[in-house]
Amino acid sequence: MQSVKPDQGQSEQIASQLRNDIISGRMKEGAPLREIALAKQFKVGRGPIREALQRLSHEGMVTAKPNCGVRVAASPPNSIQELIIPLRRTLETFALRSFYHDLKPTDFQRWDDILQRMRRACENCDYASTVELDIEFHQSIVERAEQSDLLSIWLTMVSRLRHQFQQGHRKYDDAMKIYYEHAAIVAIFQTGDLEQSLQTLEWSIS
Amino acid sequence: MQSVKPDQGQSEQIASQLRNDIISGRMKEGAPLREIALAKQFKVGRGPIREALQRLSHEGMVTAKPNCGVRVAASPPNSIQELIIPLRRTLETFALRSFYHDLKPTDFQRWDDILQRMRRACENCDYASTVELDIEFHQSIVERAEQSDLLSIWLTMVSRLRHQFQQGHRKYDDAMKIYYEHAAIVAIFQTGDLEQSLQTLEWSIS
DNA sequence: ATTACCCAAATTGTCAACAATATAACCTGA
DNA sequence: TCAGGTTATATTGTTGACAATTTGGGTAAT
Repeated sequence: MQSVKPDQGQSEQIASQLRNDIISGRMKEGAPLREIALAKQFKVGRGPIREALQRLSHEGMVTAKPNCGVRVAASPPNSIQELIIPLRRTLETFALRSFYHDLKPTDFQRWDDILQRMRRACENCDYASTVELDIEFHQSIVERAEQSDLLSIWLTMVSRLRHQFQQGHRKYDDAMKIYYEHAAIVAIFQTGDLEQSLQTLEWSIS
Repeated sequence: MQSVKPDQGQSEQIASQLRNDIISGRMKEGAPLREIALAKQFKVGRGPIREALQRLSHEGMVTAKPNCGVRVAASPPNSIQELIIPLRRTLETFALRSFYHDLKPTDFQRWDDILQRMRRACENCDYASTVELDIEFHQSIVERAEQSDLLSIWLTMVSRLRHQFQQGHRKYDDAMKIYYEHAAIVAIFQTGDLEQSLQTLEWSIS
């Protein structure tokens, strides 16, 4: 039957879509997310909606007040960036160190794939895709460590940067700059020089 | 009616109890948490149970496999400590810096209260309470910054240390040591010397 | 004896109805 | 006109029943 979907992650799909709506700015700060409205919109019951909302709440995308519903969370102050940058540097270098001795061709295949898509996005000045690929690249490093705890902590930190993503970060002034930067990172990885790789990765996080 | 409870956080209470059961070691690694059994145990429907379980899953206390249920998560490798210690140092010093210029008598009242209880726990060699108060002290610093994002990130990191709490950490060899250490921290705070306070706090995180 | 297949029991995923609660409009009285 | 209380509505919190999926045992064929 066509209606039989895999459906393992129905709530995750819903959460993902709402995440995009919030990150893209389509939903403004303080906008309410009503369970019934979302249930009708996604053609599901309220159960999966509540799960997705709880997930987003834990990620800090929305704030939930008991018996009152959830709203798009106010953006954290820009000063949070000064905290998250060193945290990310510590975590991502820790992750890279943990599997650097076991780099395989498939790893570089994945990175090359990301780089290819990133190049196209940069060439087309597709800002949204560029941001997403920037995140995907760094996330791929954390995931490669194959320690779910690392990914959980990383996601908790990065999801607080949504405001920096929304309004074009100064980092993305020059369209191609971010592509070259990441291409350089992968090139350093290929040399097998651990210390140099750690430094380059660390420097790229800003 | 006595049955009318405030009930704001029914799922949170359930999650809290399950958390304790896991941290205390009453539930061993890999033990399944069945929704129906828990629902009967807590005398509630499966809805609140699912919410509590999802929360614990996000905290890393349990692992959830789709259509298969949740089990007590395997403890992360001890090496995770080498990551979390520098992360905590960065975050907690960031928090302290943010409100140091605005320290009030009520802040020291709260810390004195914690220290008093910690002293009793140490004197009685009450290991469990000592650990809890150690956490409460550091959490109070993060909370005092009044930025919910900081607390979320901090909780995500600290909840991964459950195994280090379970098996007595070497840090707690000498019963009174931890009390004196924290008393010293508060004493430094009272001098008003920011740099010295940051260093002392940072050094205490190990 | 072993492998493959199938079936049944247990468990999770989902939904619609009901109860409890907060928000907001309205009405009353000074 | 405005303060205080009250009701009405909308929304969340909870429950029990139903659908879909996984798991493990059992059976038959080789």
